[in-house]
Amino acid sequence: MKESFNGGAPPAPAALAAKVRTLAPSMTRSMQRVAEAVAGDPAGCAALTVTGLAELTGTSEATVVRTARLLGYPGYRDLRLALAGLAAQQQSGRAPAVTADIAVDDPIADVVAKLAYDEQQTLADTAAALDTVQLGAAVGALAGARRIDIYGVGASSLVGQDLAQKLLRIGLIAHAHTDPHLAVTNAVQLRSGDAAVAITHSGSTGDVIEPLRVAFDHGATTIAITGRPDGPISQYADHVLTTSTARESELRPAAMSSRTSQLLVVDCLFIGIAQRTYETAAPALSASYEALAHRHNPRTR
Amino acid sequence: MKESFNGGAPPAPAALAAKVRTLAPSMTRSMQRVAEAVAGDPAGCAALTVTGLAELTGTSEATVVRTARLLGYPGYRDLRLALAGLAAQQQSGRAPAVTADIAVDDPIADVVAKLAYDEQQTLADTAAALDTVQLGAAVGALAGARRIDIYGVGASSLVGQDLAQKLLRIGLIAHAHTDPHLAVTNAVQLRSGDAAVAITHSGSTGDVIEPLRVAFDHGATTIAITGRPDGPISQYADHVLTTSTARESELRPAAMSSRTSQLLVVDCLFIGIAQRTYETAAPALSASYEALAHRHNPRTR
DNA sequence: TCACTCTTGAAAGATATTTTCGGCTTCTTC
DNA sequence: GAAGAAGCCGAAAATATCTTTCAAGAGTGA
Repeated sequence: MKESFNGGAPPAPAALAAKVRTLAPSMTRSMQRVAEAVAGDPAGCAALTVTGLAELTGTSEATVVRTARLLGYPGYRDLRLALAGLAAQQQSGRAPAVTADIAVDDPIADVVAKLAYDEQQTLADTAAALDTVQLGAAVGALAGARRIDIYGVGASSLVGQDLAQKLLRIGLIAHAHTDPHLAVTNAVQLRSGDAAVAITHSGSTGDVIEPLRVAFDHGATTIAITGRPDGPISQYADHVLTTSTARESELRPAAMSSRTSQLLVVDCLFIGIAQRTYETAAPALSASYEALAHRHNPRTR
Repeated sequence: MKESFNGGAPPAPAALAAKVRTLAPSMTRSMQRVAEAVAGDPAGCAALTVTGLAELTGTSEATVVRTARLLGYPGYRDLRLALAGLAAQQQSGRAPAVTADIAVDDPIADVVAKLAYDEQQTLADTAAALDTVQLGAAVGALAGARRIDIYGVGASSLVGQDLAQKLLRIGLIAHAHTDPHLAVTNAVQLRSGDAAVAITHSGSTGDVIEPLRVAFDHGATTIAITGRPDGPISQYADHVLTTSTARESELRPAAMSSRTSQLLVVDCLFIGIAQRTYETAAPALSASYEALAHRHNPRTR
């Protein structure tokens, strides 16, 4: 990926909090302070000048501008405008009731409500932050690929398998690898005209980077689905699709929301590909549906 | 609104168009041009500098500032911020246009928006429809189980694996079966004190019903996660957790939304169990996290 | 400990906004 | 119809704000 890591052309509409979470790990301490202040109180920060925000966060103007840049804006001025917009939206949208973390003693009904809310939030963030240009490019690459290899370990492995299942159903040749050694072994076979997809939340899972690197070196078109677009995996990816990161707590590991985010991206890929290959995809879809019908008991009543 | 018409201390929130109409008669010609531009295209004007807006309206910077003052802002800068807020509000106001089905010729951005919206809807539906009593009972059964077997085929198999991964991470003995024959073979081993979970959207997948029936007959506590609580699988289930079904279309098979729904249920189960077994779950969670740390590249920044 | 890189803020430099000020138009009055 | 007055308007100066540069300091690995 040649262009800078922070994502697509459009600055960022409303998913600022999500972007802050995504980018925070790659920020320096001072920049994190600024980002935190901005995410925590958009309305308040929108009222401040660079100097004001610098003083509030105990940093310098330069750092504030740097943070604005990292978040995808040309400068502080534009960040400030976005902040004003965000504040207005929050104002009209009103408070979301269940923002608290899940606690050990929460009644089960609260758990359901909080989880559902958080996952909805994750979906909204992901959709807002997803770079449609990169997505379109990835769709194009996969739709025309002779063969598609998918890499993922741990929780991401399931997402990879989900993608593989879907692609197989519309007649594409896709395979999800879970064994890192076999993945590398197979990646050697890839060449131009093939595609490889790596799924890793951290962006730095060696077992996933390695096969993608091999695929990349052999000329295959490579796609990374990761929550850390600035992570090491991106250097071997022709197209990077960013998943969003929700705040996590002790009881709810990051895997949970990253999975939701990854699945949305995978679904988008799938639909996009199905659109492009509609002529072959549609019959394949109904064929696989028919084939399954007899596995279900006829008497469902 | 108690204060006089042009607003006292507070600048003005969103009723800008109205204010322009009210104040227009008392404006000079040039100022009217500016006010008109601002009211007509808040988003566009928010992107302009004083100079830009002056040129656009064929006036001067001074006039623009004067207009801003008349509208109740300390200067153009503040008017611009208000404009950005207004634009954002208008933007978010026209969101729910995405209820339609996904069509073959939808641009990729629409696909993303529609998918995200639909999955959010599915989550809300599932959470609302989920029977917390049944859920609580299922949590109790799993938390105290000696051994947990999970059945699912096709797309549901991935959900089952997800659940198994999670339960294993908090120290429970769980296994997700995908091979129907092996599933039945293993189900014979189950007895009172064990638990079995079957996941099937249709509620009538023979390959999943059969092992659950065997587990049920052998005295294990059985749980069914299904979108058809009236389906045949329920007769062998001690507890039935209902997933919701979203409408599907040609391009979007049912598997997509049922998976989202199933995963939410699985997550709720997991959190519930983690709460009940907190003493052992918490250390196990952090232990598995530590174990993974070294698989990631150290230099991520 | 040293050499190195990365981070950071002070201050210079560039832009944007606000103010000033004088020309111009328009209206009023004789 | 002309002179005067009032107020509108924009060019340019003055100020505030934002951006960039650069060197010192903090942290890190050898």
